[in-house]
Formats: sequence, C-alpha cells, structure tokens
Amino acid sequence: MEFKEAKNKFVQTWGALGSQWGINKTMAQIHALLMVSNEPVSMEDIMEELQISRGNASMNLRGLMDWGIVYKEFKAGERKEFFTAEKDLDELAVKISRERSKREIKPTLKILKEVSTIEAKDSAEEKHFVDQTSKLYDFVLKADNMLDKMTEFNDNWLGKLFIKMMK
Amino acid sequence: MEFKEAKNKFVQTWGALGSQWGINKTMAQIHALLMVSNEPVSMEDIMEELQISRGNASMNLRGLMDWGIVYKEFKAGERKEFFTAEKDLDELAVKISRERSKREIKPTLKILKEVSTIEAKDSAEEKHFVDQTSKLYDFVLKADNMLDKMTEFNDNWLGKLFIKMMK
DNA sequence: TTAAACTTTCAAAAATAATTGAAACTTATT
DNA sequence: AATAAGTTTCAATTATTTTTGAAAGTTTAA
Repeated sequence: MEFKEAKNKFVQTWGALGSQWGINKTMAQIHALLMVSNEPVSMEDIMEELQISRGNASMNLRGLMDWGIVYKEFKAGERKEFFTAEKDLDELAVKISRERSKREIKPTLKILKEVSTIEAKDSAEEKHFVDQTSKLYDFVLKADNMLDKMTEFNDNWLGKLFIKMMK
Repeated sequence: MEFKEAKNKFVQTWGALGSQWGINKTMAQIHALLMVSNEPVSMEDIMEELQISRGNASMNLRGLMDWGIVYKEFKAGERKEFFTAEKDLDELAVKISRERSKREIKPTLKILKEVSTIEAKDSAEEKHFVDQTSKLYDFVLKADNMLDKMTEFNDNWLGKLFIKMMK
C-alpha cells in the first residue's frame, strides 16, 4: 500500500468510526486528516482533500475547535488561516472526556437525581424504579469520576505506574 | 414529580443520550423502559408505552438481544413473548464493552495496523503519518486492553479494591 | 475608504437513518 | 390440516441530519 492510499483509508475509517460514536462523518474526517498532517492545513486544502464545501468545512472546524482538539494557526506573511490537531493522544483523550462529561454526563446525572428521588409510595413497580435509577445514578457518577481521575493520572507517577500495569 | 412523569422523563432522557452515542433513539428508549420495569414486558406494552409500530419494536428488540443486554422470557400459559433487560449495571457495562470492542475497536485496530506499516520512504510527511498512526494503534490497543481488564476486575478482590480507590 | 481576500452563517437541498404497516412466516391449538 | 396467535421482514414512507452555496460579514492592505 502506498502513502496516498493509506492516508485515504485512514481518513475514511476514522470518519466511519465517528458516525458510530455520534460524531458526524466530516468532522471525524477533518480531525483524522489534521492528525496525520505534519504541518498546518488550510481550509482550501481540507475542502480539496475531502471534497466538501466551504460551509461544511467552516462549520466542522468550528465544532472541532469547540471541542478544544483543533487549533487555528497563523503563518507569517499568509493571510489565510491554517489548522492543526492536538496530536498528543493522552491530551486528546483528556479533552474529549472532559467535554463529554460536561456536555452529556453531568446533565444526565442531574436528571437521574431528579427521577430517582420521587416519593416511591408502596407499589413494587415504583420501588423498583427508584431503586434502579438510584443505582444508575451511582454507577454513572462513579464512571464519570473514574474518567476524571484517570485523566489526572497522566500527571503523577503513581498513575503512570498503574497505567503501565494495565498494558 | 409523580411516578409516571418520572418514568417518562427517564425514558426520554436515555433515548436522547443514546442518539448522542450512536444508538438509535428507540433502541435506547426500549432499553430504558425494560431497565426500570420490575417484570417482563410484552411487545404490545412496549408499542403502547412508546407509541411505536410493531415492526420498529421487533427490530430494535432484536438489536438489543444481539447486544446481549435484553432477554426473551416465556410466561407459563402465555403464548406471547416477554422481554427483560440486564439489570446488573456492572454486567451491562461488561457486555457493552465486549461488544463494542468486537464490532468496532478490533476492526479499527486491524486497519490502523495496515496503514501504519507502509514503507515510509524519506519524506517528512510520510514519516509523520507512520509515526502518528503507529502511536494511535498503540493507544487504541492499550485502551481496549484496559477496558478488558476492568471488566475482568469485577471478579477479583484487587480490582474491587482499586475501583473503591477510584470513587 | 475602497477593494480584495478570506470566513461565517443559514435557508434550502440532498443524503442518511429510522419507522411504518402489511404480507410472509412460525408456532401452537383444535 | 386448518386456523388462530403471534413475530419477522422489508419496500416504501417519513423524519432527521448533514451538506451546499451564495449572501453577509470581517479583516487586512493599498
């Protein structure tokens, strides 16, 4: 397999994976493209490589920047903007976790708390509901904290050691 | 908030969360409904509660069973089928991890391996591509193994201890 | 201040994914 | 073996999401 083919395969695969995880295909593809580019890429080049419109490129780049995993760069003497992706994978994982926690997990926890604290009367049905949603609340909270701890882990030696154990 | 309202809120929320994670809304809603039901639910009841067609219910129940997180049950004397969800959350997490690994991570790893092992010639561009995709391969492999280990963890005391530490 | 270079926005169009419903199929009962 | 009770399948429809492209907006330079 030669370079161009491999690059294309990678971009396509990453895009397809994105769809399965609720990230739109183009956004994932742009991210993939930037990840494997050794230097900043202009919007023109992205449009050209992925065969997408200017509007599409613009909106998805904005989305990626909102996630904090793609940055604008300015090249001396050049008027137009260039883009680069966060290439440190640990850092990437941290940013994605933090953002998903903020956007999705925290709001879900709030609602789980609400519904799990209703008056359960005496019916088995209602009791089970309260019991199950409480467990779910605890579980999601635990998982969320765990991710948080793991991301902090990257900064301390004990964490690094533990992560090594996991391999 | 009273029971019916809370239940509905929970089902809706779980459905919306599903969409964001690449699971279709109805599938997530059916799962939510079964999770908080203290006894098996018939297809009729699911259709009625979620206001969906028979075909829709059937296909999504099949999907949930393929994930191994919903089971068919037979009630003595009853002709029709009933359904229940896996209610043990640790077990649920294990099943989802295993299945996503099998369906999505493993195939992705295969492709990452392929594209990261091309001949890199001498250009900086190609070198960077190989370097970055190799790192990605290692990272995804590590994460995949980690999930695996964690799911096994539930069975041993060291793991339980560690998980306690994480809270 | 004007014009050129470039980016963003958003309504409309296109593409994709989910849903319906009725026919085909399966299984149990008489 | 015929019928009834229930389930699955899938082509057609509907709903949702993504993409386009042109107008509006911004920034820089002359």
